[in-house]
Amino acid sequence: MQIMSNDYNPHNIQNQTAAQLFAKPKLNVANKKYILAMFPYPSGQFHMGHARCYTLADTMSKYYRTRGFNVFSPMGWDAFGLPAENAAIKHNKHPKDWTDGNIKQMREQFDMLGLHFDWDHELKTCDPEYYRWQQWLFIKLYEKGLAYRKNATVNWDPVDQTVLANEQVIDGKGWRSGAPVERKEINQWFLKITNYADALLDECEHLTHWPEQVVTMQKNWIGKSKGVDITFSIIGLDATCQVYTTRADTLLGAQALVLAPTHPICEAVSKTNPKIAQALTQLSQSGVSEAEIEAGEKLGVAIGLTALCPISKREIPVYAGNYVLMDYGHGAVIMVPAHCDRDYAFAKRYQIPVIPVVDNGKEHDYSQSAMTETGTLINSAQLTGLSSQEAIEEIAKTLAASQQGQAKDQYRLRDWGISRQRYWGCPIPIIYCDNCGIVPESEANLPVTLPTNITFSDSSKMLANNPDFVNTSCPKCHQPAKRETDTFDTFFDSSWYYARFLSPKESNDLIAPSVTDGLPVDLYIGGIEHAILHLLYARFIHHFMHDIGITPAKEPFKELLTQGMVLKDGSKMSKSKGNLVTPSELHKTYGADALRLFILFAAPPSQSLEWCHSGIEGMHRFLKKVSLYFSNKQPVSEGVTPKLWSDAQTILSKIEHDYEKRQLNTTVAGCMKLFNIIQQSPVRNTTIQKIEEIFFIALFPLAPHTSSFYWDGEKPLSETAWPKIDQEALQQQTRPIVVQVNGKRRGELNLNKECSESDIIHLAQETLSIQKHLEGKSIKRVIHIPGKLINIVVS
RNA sequence: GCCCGGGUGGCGGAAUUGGUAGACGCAAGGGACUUAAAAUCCCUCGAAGUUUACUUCGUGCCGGUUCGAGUCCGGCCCUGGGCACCA
Repeated sequence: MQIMSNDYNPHNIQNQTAAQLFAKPKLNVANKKYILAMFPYPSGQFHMGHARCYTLADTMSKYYRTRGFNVFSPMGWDAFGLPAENAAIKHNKHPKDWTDGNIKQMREQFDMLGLHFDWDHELKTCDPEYYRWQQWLFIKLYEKGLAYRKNATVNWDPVDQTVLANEQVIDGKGWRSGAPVERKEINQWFLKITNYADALLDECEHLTHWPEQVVTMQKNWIGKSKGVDITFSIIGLDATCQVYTTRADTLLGAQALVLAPTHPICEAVSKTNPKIAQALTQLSQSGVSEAEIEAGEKLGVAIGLTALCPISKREIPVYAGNYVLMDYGHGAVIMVPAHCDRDYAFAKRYQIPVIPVVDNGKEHDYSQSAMTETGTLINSAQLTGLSSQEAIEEIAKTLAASQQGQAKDQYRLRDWGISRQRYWGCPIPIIYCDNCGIVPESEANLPVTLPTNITFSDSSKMLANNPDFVNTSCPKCHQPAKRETDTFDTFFDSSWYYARFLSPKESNDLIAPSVTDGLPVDLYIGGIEHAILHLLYARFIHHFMHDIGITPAKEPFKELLTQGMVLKDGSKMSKSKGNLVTPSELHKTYGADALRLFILFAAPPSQSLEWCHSGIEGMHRFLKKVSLYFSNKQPVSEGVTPKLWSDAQTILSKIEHDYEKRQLNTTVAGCMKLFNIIQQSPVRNTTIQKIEEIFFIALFPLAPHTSSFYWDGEKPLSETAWPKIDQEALQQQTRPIVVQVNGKRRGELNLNKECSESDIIHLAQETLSIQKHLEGKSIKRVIHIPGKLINIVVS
């Protein structure tokens, strides 16, 4: 069948150009550009969020290829995780089979959508050859004293007898059983990220190519604060209780001590007092997420003890509160109703007096709210009259002298709990031996592989119930011993994958020494939802890898591009909300290039993109016009059009600027403008021909198939150099001078650049539209922005 | 509750960062071509005023700084993301 010249067939175009669009990865060479998009969880569903992220990455890769960089742009799979276990239970399918099937499906969609990643370096985190190095890393962390065990609070479903993820707790109830969730403490593995708190904070200053908002979020999350540790003695109990506060200046306004219900003092009381024991159990009914605790009602119970303030020597009651968790800080806080909103609400509920001890110099109605600002101390005995700052220092000094406290830097950041009571994850390479205690698996025995012969009876204990896995021998004394049966948090999997991508098949090292120069990642692209946790964990592990000498740079990601959400009906597209739009349907109708253009054009990359179906039509129409023009193009005639050439140069410089700023929505607009010049020109002369070349190169990263198909240059577009801007033509571009009177636009003047200020005013006075606003008034002031604007201020 | 964003025509957004508000596109309306439709092309398109001109108003709301504010400052409202076991 003959293809009509006005037919635009995107699939035909894609099929004919796809082969040439995969570029070979180039590693460890000068002028490298490591461009990485956050690897996907293989859910099997390639959704718009994926399409957006990977289109951005593929587009930037192609742009940098035309700029002469050696681009490395690998792709792989974040393949462990909860959904595979849920699917296993629901569909009776093994997580491995489910995951592998999904990877295959999603890989096909990558190709279908014309996303040309470097698949030679593909990896998946559930592959033992991948996770053996994670186990190796963990052992290194353990050897350096950065991995340890302690109790931590989890969501416990008392009916299903299982630990729940925060997202599995809905309105305080287990998602399957519907039973009220309880807090439970279990022993777990932690990584001492807090040892790196200062390093991670200090390096924030060097993240100059990260969005400021993300750096701010990271700093706030680490949350370094100066405060004071204070020791209270508990009256009638041979015990003390430590609290930490950043507002020691309010200490004399403290009306109570509030402890976590699982605090040792509470537990001691509950042993002899069943009534309080029951009240404490009540206080532990709710999930552990901060959002739930902070937004929920603050409840407490007096546990019948009093504590002695080491400064005022005053006795205050001791409460247990549902908003204090044992694993944060000391598990105890002072309650100062007058100067803390949360304490104020608590005090109102339990009729605790509100006594102001700080005055900020303004009237404040303490019957309505707390006053949280600093100021001068009042009602504070010997401290009265000091400023908040002086009081904090004085209190720290006094406490230190009597060994009842001290000034201390504190971090909001907590150590990273990495134990998960789940099957589908990387086994923790630890062995418990009756003789030797906790022993890491020997490196020679790595990887500790996840057994595949399991049954899905009870998801929290799948590994524990697998004797072949559990029973082993101690690497030290060779006596029978038992394996750790928890698996790692999947955030660990994604904290170092960017390093492994350099040499995923290397068997002697985590990174082959010959390619370590591939790090850091030059441009990292991913969703804003990862702004804190994933990026902080990855930075931490990278700092550690740097410290043990396996990565050259300190920081893993030089530049970060955080892509906004893809929203539909105002909220995040996700499977659980049932508002998915699949790219494959759109591809079927419009092809890969139209979909790419729409995704890029609809919003700037960093802003959220509200999905709307119309609009992709326009991209399709644009490509159709391009196709029609180039498949019926006229022969080139002699002659030049200087005005069009300088217009094109202005657009080109804007496109270049926008690519560098990652403002890809306006690069699309720029290409459309270039094409409008081409199409609207009455003749196809040599100027137009040159603009066509610029158009193809500029469009290539955005719509690679269509541009490649109609390109007839010597080399493929990916190897064709970016056009050099004709500075002279750019300079010739002139804009009229805007004339304002009293800040309002009253006209514009076309004049050459040499015009002086007085010449311009003269001309303005002669121009009718401007004249009438100047008549009968005297000029008080003139603001002149050369080449742009003149503002004449009149009385 | 705490931390970080966003709010501009009917819609998505632009404005080279304090200097012409609405680029580019979608939708809509009108016209051309066609037996007709689709496709394509051309024109109009923030609001108001007796309307190619001109004037006034207009970037969530209220106030401020400035010759000049979408952009900076203060205070609100609405909305999105994160809050440590979703990834």
